[in-house]
Amino acid sequence: MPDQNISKSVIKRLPIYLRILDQLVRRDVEMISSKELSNESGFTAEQIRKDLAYFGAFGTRGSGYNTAFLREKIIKIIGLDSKTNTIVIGAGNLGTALTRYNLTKNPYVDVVAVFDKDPNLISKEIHHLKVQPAENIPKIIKSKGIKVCLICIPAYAAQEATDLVVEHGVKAILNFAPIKLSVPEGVHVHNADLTIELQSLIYYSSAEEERISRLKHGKNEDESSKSFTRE
Amino acid sequence: MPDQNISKSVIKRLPIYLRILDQLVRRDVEMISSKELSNESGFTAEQIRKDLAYFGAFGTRGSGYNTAFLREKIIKIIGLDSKTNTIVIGAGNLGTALTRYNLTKNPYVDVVAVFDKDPNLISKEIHHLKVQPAENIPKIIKSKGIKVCLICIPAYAAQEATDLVVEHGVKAILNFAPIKLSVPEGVHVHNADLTIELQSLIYYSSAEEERISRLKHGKNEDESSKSFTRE
DNA sequence: TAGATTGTTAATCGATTAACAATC
DNA sequence: TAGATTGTTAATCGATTAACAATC
Repeated sequence: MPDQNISKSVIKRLPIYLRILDQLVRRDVEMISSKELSNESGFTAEQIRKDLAYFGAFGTRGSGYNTAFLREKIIKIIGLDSKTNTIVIGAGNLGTALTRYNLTKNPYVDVVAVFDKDPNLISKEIHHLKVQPAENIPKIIKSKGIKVCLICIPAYAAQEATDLVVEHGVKAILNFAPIKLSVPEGVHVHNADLTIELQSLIYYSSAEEERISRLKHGKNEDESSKSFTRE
Repeated sequence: MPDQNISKSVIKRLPIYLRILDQLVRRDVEMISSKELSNESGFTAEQIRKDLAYFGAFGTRGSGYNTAFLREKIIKIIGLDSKTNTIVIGAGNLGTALTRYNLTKNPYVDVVAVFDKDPNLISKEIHHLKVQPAENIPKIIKSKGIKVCLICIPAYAAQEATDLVVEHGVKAILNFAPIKLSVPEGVHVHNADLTIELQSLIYYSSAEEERISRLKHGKNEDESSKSFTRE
């Protein structure tokens, strides 16, 4: 049991627990129960306890979790105990926004360089960083020990950029380009394609049951009104 | 069987199928098998067939799916057959980037207004839109029939903005603020908290097995090196 | 008709939820 | 000690995968 593979769903919840613990520590709340964490996070208390138990026994029966202690543990689990250097590939609207956003707001991550192929963007200042030409990518990955990178360029250029950064040692990519990136075993990609998110929301924004029902049964009024009353 | 509730995971895959079909139609590819769709999307052929089968029988046994036909069907299923009007709350870095991005790139969605509370941002031009004061939100929601909205403001202001837009009829929210929004039944929220995405990636960016193992077993070298060989 | 590929049912897998003994 | 809450095992639920009959 020491090292079963911990599922992606568990890992995705850890930063949410951390965010809540950050706030609690700041507000000088010393202890928190899984029940209360449930209220804050929207996950069930059982799920929270189980998630944490994958990594150790961090609580105290009868009284809950010490916020500062649990926070430290989660920071170590995720690997945020030293600042992570990242680079942003693409200095367009999104790349610029993300660079500014992370530089100012995130205590755990540092954007140390921004790159673009477009000569017009080179040397443009974003926060305190000058946009660099794509040729510098390998050099910077090496010198700054980059393991994580954000890809904010158009789909047609994204695979090439991916191959380049992976070749030079990047292990994790946050991909904003609308394309499925191919990466070798051991390299992780999270897709943050905002178009996909937005479109799947649109599904829920109107009376979907009615729409789908109509699609399946044609204009048959009986059928569609019947199913519309369900759920 | 007419209207079982279709799971969120299925709905999230639909826009990805659509994106691939958009490309195929553009490239004049007429037919595609679930096997080929699998190659393009990274999902299994079985899953793709099953996903589509929730909504109807769109393929032809022996030859696969007609790309243009399937594309039209998926557009109807998601509800993209008429352009969806959306608004962006928050004209900071991210709100600005998303407004520009959607205005230019997305054929299915239209950002029709951007709002901010900051007087310094009011009237700032983003693409061809002038940033409007938050007071105008109800008016615009009503006049443009807004059902979907993007929230790009700091966490402390996000719940208030949510309550306001929901009160005036918004049914789906893409939330970029690092907070769990409370919404009434029937309103859908997708969280696109980029910090969370980035942090969970960091977990995978280093030799996580080793790290976790050390955390659980202390500095016991035997244990940690043993488990490190696994996986 | 033979080969290919869908649509659908059954089997498996994994994740969530429930239950409860351990223990502060 | 009694009450509370964890950590963990067992039960349930849902989603994915496998298998295959239907059919182009």
